[in-house]
Amino acid sequence: MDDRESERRNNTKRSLLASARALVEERGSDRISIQEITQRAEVATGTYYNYFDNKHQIFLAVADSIREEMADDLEPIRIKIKDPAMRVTMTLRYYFNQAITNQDWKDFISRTRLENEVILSQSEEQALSDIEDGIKGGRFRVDDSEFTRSLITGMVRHVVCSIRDQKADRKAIDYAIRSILQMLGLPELVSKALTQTPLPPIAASKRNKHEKTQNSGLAPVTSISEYSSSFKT
Amino acid sequence: MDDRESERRNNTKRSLLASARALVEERGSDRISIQEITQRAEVATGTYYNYFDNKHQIFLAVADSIREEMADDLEPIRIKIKDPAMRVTMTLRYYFNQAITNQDWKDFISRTRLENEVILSQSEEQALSDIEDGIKGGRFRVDDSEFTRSLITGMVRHVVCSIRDQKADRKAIDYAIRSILQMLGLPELVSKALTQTPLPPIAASKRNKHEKTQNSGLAPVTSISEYSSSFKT
Amino acid sequence: MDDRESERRNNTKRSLLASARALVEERGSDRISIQEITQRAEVATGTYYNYFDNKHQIFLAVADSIREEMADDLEPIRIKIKDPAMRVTMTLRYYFNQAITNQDWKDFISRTRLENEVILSQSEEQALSDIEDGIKGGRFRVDDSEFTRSLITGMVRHVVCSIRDQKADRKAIDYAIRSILQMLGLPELVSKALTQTPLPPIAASKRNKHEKTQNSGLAPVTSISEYSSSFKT
Amino acid sequence: MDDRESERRNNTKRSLLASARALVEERGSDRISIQEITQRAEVATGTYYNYFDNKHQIFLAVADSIREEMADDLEPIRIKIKDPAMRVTMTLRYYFNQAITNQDWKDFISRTRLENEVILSQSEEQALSDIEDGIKGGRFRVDDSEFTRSLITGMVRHVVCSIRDQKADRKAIDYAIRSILQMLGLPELVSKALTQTPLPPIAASKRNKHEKTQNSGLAPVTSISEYSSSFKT
DNA sequence: GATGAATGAGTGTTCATTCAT
DNA sequence: TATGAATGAACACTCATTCAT
Repeated sequence: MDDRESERRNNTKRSLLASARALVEERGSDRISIQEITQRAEVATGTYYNYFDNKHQIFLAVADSIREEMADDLEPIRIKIKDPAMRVTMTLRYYFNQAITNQDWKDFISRTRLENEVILSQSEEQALSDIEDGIKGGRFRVDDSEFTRSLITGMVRHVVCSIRDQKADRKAIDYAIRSILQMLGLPELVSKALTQTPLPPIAASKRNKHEKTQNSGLAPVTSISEYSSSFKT
Repeated sequence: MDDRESERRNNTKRSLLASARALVEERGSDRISIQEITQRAEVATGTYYNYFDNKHQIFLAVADSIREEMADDLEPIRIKIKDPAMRVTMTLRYYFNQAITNQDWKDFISRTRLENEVILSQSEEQALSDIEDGIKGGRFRVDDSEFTRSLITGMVRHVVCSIRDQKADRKAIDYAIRSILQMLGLPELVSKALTQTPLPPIAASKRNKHEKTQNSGLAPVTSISEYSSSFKT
Repeated sequence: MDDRESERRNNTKRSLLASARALVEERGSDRISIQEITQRAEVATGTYYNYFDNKHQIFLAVADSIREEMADDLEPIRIKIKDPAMRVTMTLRYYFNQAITNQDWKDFISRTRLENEVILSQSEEQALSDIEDGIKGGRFRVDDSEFTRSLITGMVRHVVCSIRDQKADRKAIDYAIRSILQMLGLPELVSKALTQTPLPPIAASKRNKHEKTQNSGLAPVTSISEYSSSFKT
Repeated sequence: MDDRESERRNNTKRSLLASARALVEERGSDRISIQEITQRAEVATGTYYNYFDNKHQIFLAVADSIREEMADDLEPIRIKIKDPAMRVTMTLRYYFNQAITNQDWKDFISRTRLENEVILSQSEEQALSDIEDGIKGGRFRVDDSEFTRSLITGMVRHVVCSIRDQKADRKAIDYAIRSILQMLGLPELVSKALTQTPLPPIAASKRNKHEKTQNSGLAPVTSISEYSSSFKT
């Protein structure tokens, strides 16, 4: 009974999200009205407000759902990596590269003007548990794991914006990852070594039309010797 | 009398343009209403439609006026250059660099969502006359100068978009200029040499608040040996 | 089993009534949605319509429930009075004074805009049985007791509205009661005497926050000699 | 030209006000939509917002227009009174009595729920100039006439509310007027005398349907000896 | 050309009510 | 009876555009 209901709920919400996402793809998020979203989702106008508080929310929710798709794509890789430090490295690299190369994502946040409101990264819960795994395993040394997690978020945002605004180039990614690893308590040399480990390609699921995301974005972008000049400002 | 009239016309139009430009700077172009534009310009609502057919037009016109300001800034340099090939080189380089570094411009087309509708380049008339000067002077060999001009426009648009989307880096500018020169019939070596010629700085007039536009964007960005790798896609 | 069921029904209905009443107290009855009422009552939206036909009904029902509380407060007094005429007198006086002085009641009907739709008086059944008691006991002489009852209702409404609109003052209460008694067949002098009998205070139960309702509103308001001028219009 | 325009403006605004006023009379101000107001006024929806900022404003404006009608009714009387003290007395008495007896006014502020937002009194400008007249003529002694004016406003509001809530009776009017006069520097005996002066009736113009407002509300309500007991709280 | 009042379609949002489960 | 998702008409408010003067 409850299951039926909640399945219905999920279906409706998914319809709305899909509708909004498709419309954003076709036009910008301005010029999209809620009536259009609901029409395309084949529900009544009022139904929208059973799921979202206002017009803004659905775009944030779509961004979240794209993030979740990426998380699903990444999951098989993450599972295979037992070393927390390596897992953190690969996860960071994956999201960094998605943020910079995934055309669907870039189009979406540009068309919705969400550039400064939303960053692409793993969920806060997952990030925290990654850090705590590392602490438990003795690889990380960190006083306040939640605060460290939020610091990392800030760094990610900063680096993504810098690259987007062409104030830094893609070398900044590996540099940032290395910095984060050191912040987590890894020795410098280990950090460096980790950021150079290449990784097997990640297959994006079929949902994405744009084939971009070359070699899964997990191979190191650049050699270590180039790090020094990666930031222009 | 007629002059008075047409001057008044110009004043009103200039007011409207300035008003629109300022408002775009303060907010995005969405959320700007025509009533606000006219109010700030201290004319009546209806007056707007004596100068522009609809809301869209004024933003295009503002873009044009920014372009004209740049043309004015560039003009003293262009006048001093007698060689048509050199003039073309410098003009292209100037606009390319403005498109990529001038913050006012970038903000404006981003806020107005005109990124794909408008490109920054010299006026079509001037471009055409530059080409024809070159032909007359025997430096260019071109069959259909108008069509060539439009080809160049397409290349410029393509390069600017590529760099903006980070599909190419700034080296692409010199590479594109060299290609255009060769297309105009210059020998390869000459083309290469021209693109390496540095140029005196261009003072942007006081209108721009953002001081960016380092050394007027006319110095060659990179050495020729790097050209081969400038395009990533 | 059936009892269980009907008790549950009662609980749900009571929750809804309490919720509506509290919300009216906090805001006006406009701006209160059924979803808010049900939310606060911790039942589902649809449940509302198992108990009330539409939005209006619940406010009428709340008014009724307040009336019932008053009836409960009055009951111990009524029970002690054996003489039907005296019981009628006291009952009328009680409701009149509640209508005019009970702040909870006044606030409620004002906030719900029920001023002209609802009057505060005893239940029709009780009123009728009071009249018939009087007839059986030989104190009242009335042809059609039901019609008389409805006449009294009309008078009560009229007097309460008159006082509320300041077209009459509170002396009108005793005057009206006297008139009703005479209408029921009591001699003039007896009617006068009855309206002058004071009565013990009535304790309002704890539900009411406003302590107003001075001396239970049953003491005669004014001396008989003042009656003549009590109506201004 | 300008005259034509501004006459058109006035006509439209008057239509809207009349429409709103009529609708309030027919129903409460809730349940009146702007579409209804504009429909009845035979203008387009958007036109409303050329005259009022939001839905609330028009009801305030209607209240103002009723006030102005009263001012017009009173004006012929005011003009005949040369003594500033007497003019203040009569003006205060007029508005007090209108606030309490004018059925149109009372209905309007009750239906629009403006009871606590709006008070019926002369315009602030007129009040101020009345005070200053009195000062120039040597009848009033007041340090800060604007502040005094605002004090009087506060007193008027207080008295009107007190009477409306039946916390004071109509004797409070004369008592308040007398207090105000003393506050303006008149000797006690003069103040008393002024409040006892009766006045000729004021004809309300035909606009009002309700004939209430007996004898213009300017006759003193009560004898001075009753003042002491006029306030109940 | 300049004016600004008028227009009316369109927007985001609310909410009483229905109904399948 | 209880549920809560779905509904869609209604609302206040915006604004690009028109047009008589």
